[in-house]
Amino acid sequence: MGEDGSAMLAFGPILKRPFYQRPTAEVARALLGKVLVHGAAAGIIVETEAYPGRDDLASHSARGITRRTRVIFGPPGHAYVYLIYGIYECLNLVTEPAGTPGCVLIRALEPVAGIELMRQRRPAAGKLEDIARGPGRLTMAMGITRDHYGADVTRGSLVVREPAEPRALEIQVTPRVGIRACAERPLRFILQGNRFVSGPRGFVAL
DNA sequence: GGTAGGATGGGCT
DNA sequence: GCCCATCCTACCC
Repeated sequence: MGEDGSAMLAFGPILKRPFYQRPTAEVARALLGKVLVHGAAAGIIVETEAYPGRDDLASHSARGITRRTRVIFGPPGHAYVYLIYGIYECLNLVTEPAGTPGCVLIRALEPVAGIELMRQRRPAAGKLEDIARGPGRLTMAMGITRDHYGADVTRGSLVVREPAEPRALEIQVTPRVGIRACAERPLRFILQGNRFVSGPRGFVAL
């Protein structure tokens, strides 16, 4: 972290729009190891899920454009944040060219900066691993809300960056967590053996 | 270590 | 009116 407390100095460049303008599963895999940054808080993405939008009944966009889902049909590199179970919010990043639906759910982070701030936002968390392990937990820890609906994540306070130093990534693929439709599709991506991943870690479909 | 049940509100039929 | 891409607490091994 920089002397001014800014986490950004320690990380690489911001991911640009073409990164997101690709097939959704490909983006979900590529996001592993990147760094989600919001203000002084930052975490390495260790778990994602692809929601391709077409031919996937589990995707919110499967039933067309509504007030909630319109951003998923828009240009890539924007945030889709929605309320779940009336209490929690989940962060997705929009993929594919404008007009084609698709987004990636960010499911878990390994905190790397602003950890004290994250702890304040997550009083229920005990161990470091619990701060941002889970889609609802990570939005709380990072201070991400529905106010970020539609936010451009290629510029501004909420962005995704290259890591400070690239490392070799062992990636596992599994079914997505907690859905009924299309339950078998291997669209969840995790960093193998990472302690900050939520849910099942043993399933290997690669 | 594990799981059952409640919280809580927007979206859509 | 029903369904959630969830989390926390209490309680039980």
